[in-house]
Amino acid sequence: MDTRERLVEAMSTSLRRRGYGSTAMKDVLVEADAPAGSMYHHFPDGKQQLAVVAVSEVGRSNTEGLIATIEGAPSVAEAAVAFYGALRDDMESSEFQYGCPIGVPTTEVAFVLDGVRAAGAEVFASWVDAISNGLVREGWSPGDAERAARFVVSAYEGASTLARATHDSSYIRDTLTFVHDVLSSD
Amino acid sequence: MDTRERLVEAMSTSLRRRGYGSTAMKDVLVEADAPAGSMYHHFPDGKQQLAVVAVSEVGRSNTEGLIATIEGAPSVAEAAVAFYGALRDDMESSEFQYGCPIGVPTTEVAFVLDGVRAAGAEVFASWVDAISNGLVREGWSPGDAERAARFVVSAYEGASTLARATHDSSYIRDTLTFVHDVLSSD
DNA sequence: CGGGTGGTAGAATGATCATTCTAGTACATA
DNA sequence: TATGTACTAGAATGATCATTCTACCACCCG
Repeated sequence: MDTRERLVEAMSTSLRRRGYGSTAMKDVLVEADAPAGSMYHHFPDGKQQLAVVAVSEVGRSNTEGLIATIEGAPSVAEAAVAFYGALRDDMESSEFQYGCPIGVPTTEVAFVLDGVRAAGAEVFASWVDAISNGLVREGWSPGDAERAARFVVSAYEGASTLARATHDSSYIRDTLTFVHDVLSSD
Repeated sequence: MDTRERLVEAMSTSLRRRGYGSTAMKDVLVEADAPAGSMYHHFPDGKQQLAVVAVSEVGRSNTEGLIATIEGAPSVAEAAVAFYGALRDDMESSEFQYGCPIGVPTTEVAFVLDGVRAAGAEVFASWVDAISNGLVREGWSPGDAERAARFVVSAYEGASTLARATHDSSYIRDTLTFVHDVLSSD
């Protein structure tokens, strides 16, 4: 893994844990085992740019994973069981340390760093598309599919937020129940 | 409004917009029109303590509002229409500047400032209780009511997150549709 | 060989920020 | 009036932080 990749990964995991404001570049550099000079060589606009890239790149890879999950599952409803389940496992095994690598930084700085907000918005839109496309393939109308997909992504982010805040993964389990019902209903 | 109140309010609105890390005490003090000395008189532990108090107090007042909405509505489903609608109005009229005064800071510093996380968790639990109690009054079993309430609060926070990130309030509208269906189903 | 490019290194810098300190004011109660 | 308490005032402080700067290395192309 080269320096650039290590920087992006270190920034992303720090964003999931500490958010943007509490992420110290010093720590990111130590974690990535890179000197400041390298960082500003790859990302001339510094911390902000690295954060935007971290949200975009990790987001893109999550989107690809989501698409694969949907295509590999018998139905979108079953895919939802899989990705909500993965969220729950992540939360529990990390003792609620890690939030969503997109949702945490995006929520925090939405008003302050528009680049980060826009990067997050694009990732969320890709997730909605992936789910919506899956539903259309199951025979849903495009409009219904998109509305349901927006709901599924909203509920996912909220369940992640609540579980991490309360240290209680039943928010994820209970939310999944209703999401699954909606996705099985048509 | 006395100095203490002004400090709490200024901190809360800054948390909704900029999160904890990007909130500068200097700005809070200017906004509250209070000198630093007053702030450390009322809140000896400084910024952290003020943030915890802001989350708790604003949360308590929101919980009271939620209870009143539920008691004043013909059903919990109709109450949901009201408080999701209020969220949407808030988002649109502020041009997506303001996030949830509980959700934004709690998500951001959940891992870093446990006091803020715990304060947020308590508020979320009160919201779940309020909704759950409403459903029990409509004849739901306590278990079903609590599970549904956890879902409703998760979906609410997620819809708020997505709408603010994307500058698109249809996440709130579409999420409400499904929440309303669930609450009307029994 | 020579020189240019892409990247590494980490100490120095300067700005920003929460907090502290010293000095007060207002207003009680005795 | 005296004395203590609650609070206001804001300049000074010291730590922290992102960023910059100068030097250096490795490698390729002429």
